[in-house]
This record gives sequence, structure tokens and C-alpha cells, in this order.
Amino acid sequence: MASSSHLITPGSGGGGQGHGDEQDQQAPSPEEAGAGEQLVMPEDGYQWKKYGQKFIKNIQKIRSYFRCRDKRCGAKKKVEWHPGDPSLRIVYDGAHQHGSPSSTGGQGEGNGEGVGNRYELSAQYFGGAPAQ
DNA sequence: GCGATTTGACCCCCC
DNA sequence: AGGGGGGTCAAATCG
Repeated sequence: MASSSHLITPGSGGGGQGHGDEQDQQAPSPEEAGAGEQLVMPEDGYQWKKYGQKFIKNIQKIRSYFRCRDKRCGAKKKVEWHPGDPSLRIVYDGAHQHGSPSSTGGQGEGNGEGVGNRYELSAQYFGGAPAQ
């Protein structure tokens, strides 16, 4: 990853680990595409750290794995969505052990609302351009 | 300097 | 008991 930050490789799919296949991407810097319809993750008030993303070939959907920022908290969150579809399926695992979140953002307390969401899922796989 | 995010590979569980 | 697939960790990079 030398040029940009968010670029997904279609090679990672299901457990069938990688099979020799490398593509050279030497694009000057064709990024910053004005995506109009980005999917945002519904903020539940807790801060999550993404620790993995994989394409589940079983259902042909992309699954993202999020974990609670707190180590004492064994809460985990999984986000599943189909490529080219705005529907998101959020699955929670475990429960939070620390008190309630300080409102939107977990840390930006005084912040009643506004920009609580930040994960642009669709932009992660198709660069914001739905093929189907 | 820290925190977050991303990607590849490895591990573990389930069937 | 083994394999496949899903799940997790770790390293690197960017802000």
C-alpha cells in the first residue's frame, strides 16, 4: 500500500487463502472520487475498532469485524452488506461491561449529534461505485 | 507519539 | 479425524 489508503483486493474471499495472484497498481493518484451515495455505519454510541474484513462467499456478502475500544469489554460487532446494496446487517456479539456511552461518539460527549458515523463501507469495496 | 485503519496470513472451530 | 471456511492477530501506514 503505497499510494492510497482504502483499496480492497478481490482476492481475499472466504477461507480459501490467497492463491498466487498479484496485480501491480501503479496509478499516479486517481482517488478522491466524489462519491454521492456512501453507506455509513449506524453509530450506537460506542467506539469500535475495525480488526478485520472479509468477503463471505457462502452468502456472497462482505463482512466487517469491529471490537469495542475497551479491553474489559468483550463486546464485538459484525457488519454485513452486499456489494452494491445499501442494506447493512449489523450483528452484535457479547455485551459492554463499562457504563453507558457518553452519547454519540462515546467520547465526543457534548456532541448531541451531527457526524457520528464515519465508516464508509461501500466506498471500501467498490471505491464508491456500485457495479450492480 | 499515539490511535486508527488496512491487508495478509494463520488459527481455530464446526461439519 | 480431516478439511473448509470463518475468525482473529499482527505489522505497516496514515492522520
